Amino acid sequence: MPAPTALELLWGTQQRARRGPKPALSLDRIVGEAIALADAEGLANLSMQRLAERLGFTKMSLYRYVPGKAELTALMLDAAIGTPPPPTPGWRAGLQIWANTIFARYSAHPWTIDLTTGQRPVGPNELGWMETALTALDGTGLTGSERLDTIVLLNGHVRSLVEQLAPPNTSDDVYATQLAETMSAVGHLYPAATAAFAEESANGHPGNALQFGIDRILDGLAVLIDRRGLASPA
Amino acid sequence: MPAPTALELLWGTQQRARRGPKPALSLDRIVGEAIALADAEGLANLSMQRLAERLGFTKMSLYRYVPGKAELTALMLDAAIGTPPPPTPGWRAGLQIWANTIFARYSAHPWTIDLTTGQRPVGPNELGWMETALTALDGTGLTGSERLDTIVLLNGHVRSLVEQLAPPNTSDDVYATQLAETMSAVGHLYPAATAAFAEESANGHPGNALQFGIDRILDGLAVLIDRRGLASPA
DNA sequence: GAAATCTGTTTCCGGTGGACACGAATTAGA
DNA sequence: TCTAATTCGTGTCCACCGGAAACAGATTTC
Repeated sequence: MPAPTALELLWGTQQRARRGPKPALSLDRIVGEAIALADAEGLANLSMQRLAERLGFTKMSLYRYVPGKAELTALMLDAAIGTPPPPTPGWRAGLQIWANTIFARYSAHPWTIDLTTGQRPVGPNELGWMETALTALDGTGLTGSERLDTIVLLNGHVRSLVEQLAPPNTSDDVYATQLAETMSAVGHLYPAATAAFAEESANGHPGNALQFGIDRILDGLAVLIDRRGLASPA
Repeated sequence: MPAPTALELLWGTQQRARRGPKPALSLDRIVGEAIALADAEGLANLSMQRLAERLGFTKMSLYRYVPGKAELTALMLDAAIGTPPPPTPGWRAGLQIWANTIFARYSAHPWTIDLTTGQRPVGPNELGWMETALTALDGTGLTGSERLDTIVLLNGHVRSLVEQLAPPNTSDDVYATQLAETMSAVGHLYPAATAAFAEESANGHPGNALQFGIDRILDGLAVLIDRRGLASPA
């Protein structure tokens, strides 16, 4: 039996073997527990050993279902992001919902950000999200490249925000305190930063960076679409 | 001797000890070689062991200079991104140069992306880049929060592109081939994606996603600034 | 039944970050 | 000048990591 590749596992083109004992585990159970473990303790604390203990099996038994940890995390990613929301009329409303929904998905499993870096095999759900966003851009007159670049832009903004947000379990303001001390010590060398931080903390600004970025991106996209003059502005 | 914190190391508030043998190594040499090693073989292949071998010392000797690997990578980050470019008149031109320059810095050391994740101590160079971008937004009428959100947006776009770009040393198109095979197999389920990919590969589009995103962001920002009516459009 | 095959386990390996104790080198204070 | 304090680099040790290989028991096909 050749080891299944990540693509085969992602797209589910495998059938049960014929001889030998029936498997006591399943790929779904393994991936599900792995997601739960990563949610609870972070991707850094997800090891084959700890995952196996959680499942009540030995570490090496997992390798009967998954050729390696890389393939496991690929499956975790596609399962965690889930299926995209249904399409919405209007490119602006569609992308707005798309960005907010995928932000919620990423935020529910922050470790997904670490797994969506670089070149990698693409799973059905990840492709589904791309399909949904591209569909939202139908009728805007943008080229295929521009649509792809738009998704990269929007997705990159959402991802970078999830990445910077601290999970509220740990002490989330130890670095805020550090930054405040640093600014009070050497802030005179950074007047613009000092002013911006002061102004931000004066108003009780609770962090609408996500919506701010989405609005700027969609405003800029509207400028381009209007310039093409092929679509009605949203 | 209490171990120096990452902040103390970053901001250089340490003095030579008085007794004992003179150090044969230096923090600068260690950080410099660590950067060279990460550039050559990636952050995943940077271990204290291999770094020490490169320096001709034992692994544990490094811990006399750095309390742990986390502090080392923090120093590597601030050293690798370097100092920001001088300010440029005009918010749009300033941000344009800022984004392109920091993209070049990130690209020269792609591992920096992995280190600029989550809450962490901030070094002088990182704060300098923020200061430069905030200064570029002087006179635009934006609030402090808006300026900070703008930088997050612009920086996030640049970072996400560096993150997705494959370093050209490895086989960069093995996953492109995989994607092509996947699309030919199940592409009928993703018509918009199929069309976009086909249109992109038809035109020899060599990837101007960076400039596309910057233009959209700055266009959207111009809309906001004009709405404020306090600054002359660039 | 016998042979083939799949299961989960055991054992083992090189590599990782780091704690700790040690002898050698250096310098401050008497 | 001599001694005590302190810092240096090293050697040893540990838990943990991802994974290879061989193995015994269960199951199915012939």
